[in-house]
Amino acid sequence: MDKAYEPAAIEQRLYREWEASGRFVPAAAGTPYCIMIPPPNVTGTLHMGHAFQDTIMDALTRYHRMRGDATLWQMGTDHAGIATQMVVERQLNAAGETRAGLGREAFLKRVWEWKAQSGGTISQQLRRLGASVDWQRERFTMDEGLSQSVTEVFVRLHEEGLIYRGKRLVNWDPVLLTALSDLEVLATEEEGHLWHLRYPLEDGSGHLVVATTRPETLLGDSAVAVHPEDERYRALLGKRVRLPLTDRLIPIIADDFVDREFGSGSVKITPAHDFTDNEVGQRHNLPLINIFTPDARLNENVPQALRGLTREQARERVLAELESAGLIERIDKHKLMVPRGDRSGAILEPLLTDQWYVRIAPLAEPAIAAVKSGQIKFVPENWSKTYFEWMNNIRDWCISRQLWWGHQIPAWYDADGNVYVARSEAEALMQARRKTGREVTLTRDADVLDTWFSSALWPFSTLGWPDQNADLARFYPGNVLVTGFDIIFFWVARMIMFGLKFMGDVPFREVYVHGLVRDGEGQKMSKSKGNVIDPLDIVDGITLEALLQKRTTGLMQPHLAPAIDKATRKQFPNGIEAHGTDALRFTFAALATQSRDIRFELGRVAGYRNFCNKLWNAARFVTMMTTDKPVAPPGTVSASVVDRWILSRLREAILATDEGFAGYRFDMAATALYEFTWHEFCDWYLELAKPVLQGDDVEAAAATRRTLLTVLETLLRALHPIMPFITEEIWLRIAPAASVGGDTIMTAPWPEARRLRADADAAQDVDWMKGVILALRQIRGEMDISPARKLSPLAQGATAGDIERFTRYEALLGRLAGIDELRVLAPGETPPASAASVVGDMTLHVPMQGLIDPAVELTRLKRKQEKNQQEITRARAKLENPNFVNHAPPEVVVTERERIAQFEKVNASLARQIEIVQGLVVN
RNA sequence: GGGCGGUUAGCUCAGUGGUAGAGCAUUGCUUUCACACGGCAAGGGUCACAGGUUCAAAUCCUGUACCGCCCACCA
Repeated sequence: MDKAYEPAAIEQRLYREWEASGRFVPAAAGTPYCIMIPPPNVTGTLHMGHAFQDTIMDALTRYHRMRGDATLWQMGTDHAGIATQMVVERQLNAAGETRAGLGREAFLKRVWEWKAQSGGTISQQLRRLGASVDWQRERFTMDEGLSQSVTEVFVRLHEEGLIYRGKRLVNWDPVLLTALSDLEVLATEEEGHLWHLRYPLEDGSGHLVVATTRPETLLGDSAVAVHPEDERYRALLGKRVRLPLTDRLIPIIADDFVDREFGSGSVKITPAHDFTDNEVGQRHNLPLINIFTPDARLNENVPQALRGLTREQARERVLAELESAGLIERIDKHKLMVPRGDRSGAILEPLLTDQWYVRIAPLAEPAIAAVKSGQIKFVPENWSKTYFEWMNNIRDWCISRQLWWGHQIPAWYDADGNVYVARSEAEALMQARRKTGREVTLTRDADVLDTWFSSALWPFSTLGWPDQNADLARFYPGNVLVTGFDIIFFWVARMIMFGLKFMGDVPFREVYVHGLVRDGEGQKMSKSKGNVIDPLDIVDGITLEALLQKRTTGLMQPHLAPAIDKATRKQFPNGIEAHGTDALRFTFAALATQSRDIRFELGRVAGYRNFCNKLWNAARFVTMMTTDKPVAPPGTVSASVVDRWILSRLREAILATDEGFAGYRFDMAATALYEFTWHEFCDWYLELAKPVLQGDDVEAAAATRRTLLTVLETLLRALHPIMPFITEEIWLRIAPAASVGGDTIMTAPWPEARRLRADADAAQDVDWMKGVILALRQIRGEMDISPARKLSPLAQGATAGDIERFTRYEALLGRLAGIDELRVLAPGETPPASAASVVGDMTLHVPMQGLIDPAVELTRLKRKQEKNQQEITRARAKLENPNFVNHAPPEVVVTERERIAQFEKVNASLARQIEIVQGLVVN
């Protein structure tokens, strides 16, 4: 074995072997365990969020696979309608072409080409992470089977009246020229103005002042509203105002939605361009005057001179005209929420259009019940509140998009505008024939469905639905959905609704909601912030030059490049070192707390890379110690206390790991394994094993070799779900020596804690040993005694038990504490001038003999005494409080009494020593 | 406006009634035959603040401050 762990040398080789030998395919037998991957964008690349999420899903999958479950981690990719279309369109534009110029068919061909070209990236990246997905079942939301599912769902929902077409106000993106759902609207707080405008009264008796943030929409006003009980305006009710810039007279109406305190207390009503106003308009039967074209320019419904102006130009012109007519009363600065498209960033315009909607309330009801009843459990549980909050106020879902890339809506129109929703054009024609009694020509609806529509079907469409097949029966419902809280509404809620509707059962039993990966400063990682880290660059390493190149090219805002360049140079002056996949994965596991924000710091990965190296070297040591040497046969019951202790500790580590996996506390599983590996197995067990391995007792050495192999082999299996590569590499080397069969650790059984024995007695002995060793090490460390220098300590006040243990563990203590010879003082015998430390009932003395500076020892003792005294004071106060003694559980009181007794013993010893050493210092 | 989080060592975070923890960073010693990506030792915290409940509060309750996220029709 190499001296240092070299991940690059093994990872890809092992993965290829796993994949080639079909290790990711679900076992024929076993309890089904299924996780559906949140499908990444087919043309996308792996980012930190994916890497984090996929690590967790893979760890769960590997854990269950080792436990004998028939695991299916279903892989697939998403067509990501708007995102993908935008990318291809940008490429076209860069090449001087346009989507419109190309036409629908040719454009779609380009998108498919782009998919073919870049579609493999994310899959290759997933492989680098060690993801044990079943590649043979990989699906794509727009492949034939899934498209069929989409059509089937659409048709069935339409038949039930749960999908309808309607002309309503929608969130319209004037740049992308498509409708969006409410969820795709980002409300951003922006600085704006509140203009107080004068609307002249029809009778010439003055004017009414309205306050607005969007003066340009005045052109579409069809009323002015005031609160019915507002005394200021009561006399005006029923009168009309003359709308400036137009010749229209519009009524002054009363509606109690108006806030009297805000602005002027009087609101202009624009039913065609504002959601609230639209509702008011419906209540009062106001006409809708649409003043915008799809790209948000003024249309033919405004005065000739203004037509064709953009919203911005329109605002300027309207304000200028009002100003010159003396109709602006006041302009206030005002913060307002501006709705922007989550993809384009464009300010959205509420626009009256024909769209398809899902009538969602009937679907939401059982979905709410499923979570309430515990059929689906959110982890952490608190997220169910967020879910309920949204589900209880859910609104119909606009599912049509005016895009080309996506599932085209299965609806056809005849010349008279009749609509036929069908599984195919042939079926639509039949419907048309039946309805009209003649042959008609049909035109298919040009729109496509919201990407999330197909995503909602993911848990069953991937398994072949609407075919009722064995896979569907076996793997639906899945066990857990692993996802970020940002898509609870977009995706989780919709899968639950559609799963219940079409499968009659929930799509998964648990939803594990993890936090979002951010950079070290807690900032969201984004290209424009220049703080993106490619997970594979952490795995493989990257030079500063290449990193700068990645971060500063292809920016939407190229002017940010210099700042990004500078920040990157500062943060990574030498680029990023290679850490290997396992270190990255372990980091993600350790970061998987219940927190919403996961701050990612490279230092953490470096720490876990060191951990890999530690494990590697421990294995190297075990190999060297066991190769070509006698090893006790497997199943030998080791007589060694130390052996029984480490096996007992291993048991506890595995229990903690099991608990971590069961409760989605991967941080705790990772910590338990780290702690055991480094601080129990390496720091103590290997050190305690050395004297035995090198000692004269051949049988004891053989038994210890067996334990070394057993613990390491078991530990590797316990670590495997989180760190698949290094564990496999080591396991393949040592499994035969450990008398374990199998060609891969992947399908080796998960270690069962119940097969390991808890041994409290062994733990007591080892704790005693540690106490003695630590006490002497402390003196050595603080007194700056060279590690090479052996000590000859004296034990004062040793009990019979202590003496017996000194004899039994002489060799171990000698090696680990650097003891030359230890002597037990007779009762009453006075030790020479020494540094001292209390262990249990006895005090260990290290004679000064010119080694120890009394002044330094005095300082050390006094510091100890002070700390000890604090504890005594606190414990005494407790015990002197009768309420504590009377009310606290008896065992707590007993513990407290024992503590204080121990402290006082230590204190007495310290006081004695201080007196002695004090004398030496004075002289 | 409504809802949900967070505030613990220099940094990043666990801990959720009974002796304040980890990793990284810091300091000293150490190149000893698994590992310097190492070993040994040390320093470092009135657990945001104020009340309350309790024998006992970082932990439970109430309030305050600051930070953050989500939802929402104050134009």
